[in-house]
Amino acid sequence: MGAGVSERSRQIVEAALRLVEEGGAEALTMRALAGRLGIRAPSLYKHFPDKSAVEAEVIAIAMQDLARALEASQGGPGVLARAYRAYALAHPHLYRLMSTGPLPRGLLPAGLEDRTALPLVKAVDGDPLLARAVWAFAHGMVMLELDGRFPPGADLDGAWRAGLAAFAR
Amino acid sequence: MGAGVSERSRQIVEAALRLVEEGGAEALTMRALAGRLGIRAPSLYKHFPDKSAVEAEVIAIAMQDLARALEASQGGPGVLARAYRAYALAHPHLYRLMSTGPLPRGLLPAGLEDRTALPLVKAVDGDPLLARAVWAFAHGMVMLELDGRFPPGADLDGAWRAGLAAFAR
DNA sequence: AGGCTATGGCTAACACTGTTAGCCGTCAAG
DNA sequence: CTTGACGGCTAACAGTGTTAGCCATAGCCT
Repeated sequence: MGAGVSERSRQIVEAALRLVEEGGAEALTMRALAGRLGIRAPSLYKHFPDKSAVEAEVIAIAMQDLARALEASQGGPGVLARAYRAYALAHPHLYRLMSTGPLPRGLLPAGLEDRTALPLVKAVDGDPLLARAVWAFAHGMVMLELDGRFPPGADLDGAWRAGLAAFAR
Repeated sequence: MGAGVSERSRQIVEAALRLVEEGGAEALTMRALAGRLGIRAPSLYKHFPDKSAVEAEVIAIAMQDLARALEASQGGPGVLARAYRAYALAHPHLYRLMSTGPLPRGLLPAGLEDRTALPLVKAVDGDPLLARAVWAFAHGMVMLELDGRFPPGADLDGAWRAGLAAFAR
């Protein structure tokens, strides 16, 4: 029943992840998803209660990947920021999906959110206010870049440097 | 024809703006919009080529409002940031609509984007790199707050202060 | 072996979305 | 007076998430 851990469930989530990665959240369609597995859309509901449950699984995987990338980049906020931006640019659609709109906290593995945040908190010596400020800066830079909001040809590396310099005191 | 400036067009855009303000972007439906004006959805296409054209008009109005709010708050980056956050919290759906996804630049009044950005550039003494960094910080803070991404009970005022202190050098 | 149930497919259908085609009344202008 | 633009309308299409209900298979229990 439900969102079990059956083999089929994993296949569905993996296909969903690939759909999002290739065509963004709007490409994740129940019919397209079913098509990838050679079945029809209604059959998906034998494995997941609704589309948001599948999305939540994709988000969970993306957050784990990001957490791993950040954990592998221990060091100053500078290295961390570079890893953060690199992940977002390498997986723009996944980053957008996982960091836009309200988090389906109830459908996510416990502790995953904290785990993703931990490297940054450590990098600013445990100051939660500063950690949130740096996080907001990085998230804002990434979203504005992904959305093409900066003027064409803007020096984004420079903006990152300016911001990180400010936070480095 | 097209997206003229007829009285009817203005009524449509105003109704669309109210729909977004009350129920978010997903509440802006061609049928719901038409319903507000006592007509049927297809009739809207006599005034606008498609839905995105209506959205663009709404975005233009929102950006003008935001620009006005920022221009009225000349002073240090602190006052400006307060005004920025205040606008976003007062009109969360409009802020989201206007600052998420790619900008329909071709459908927006010329110079509007620059006008909105100008107060911030002035506040940081014309340093474009720093201006973009501060903008990213403010945008990130606002989006994370609107999306409920911060831990419940987090000291957001404190995070704003920490960030602004860092940028104040 | 015989029967039960769970599993996981299927088709048909519903309500909703944006959008198009084509019809028609009103009204101003040549 | 006729013509044409304007601005409504209904019907319809393709695509969305989702539900109801049917059916074949496979495993288990008596």
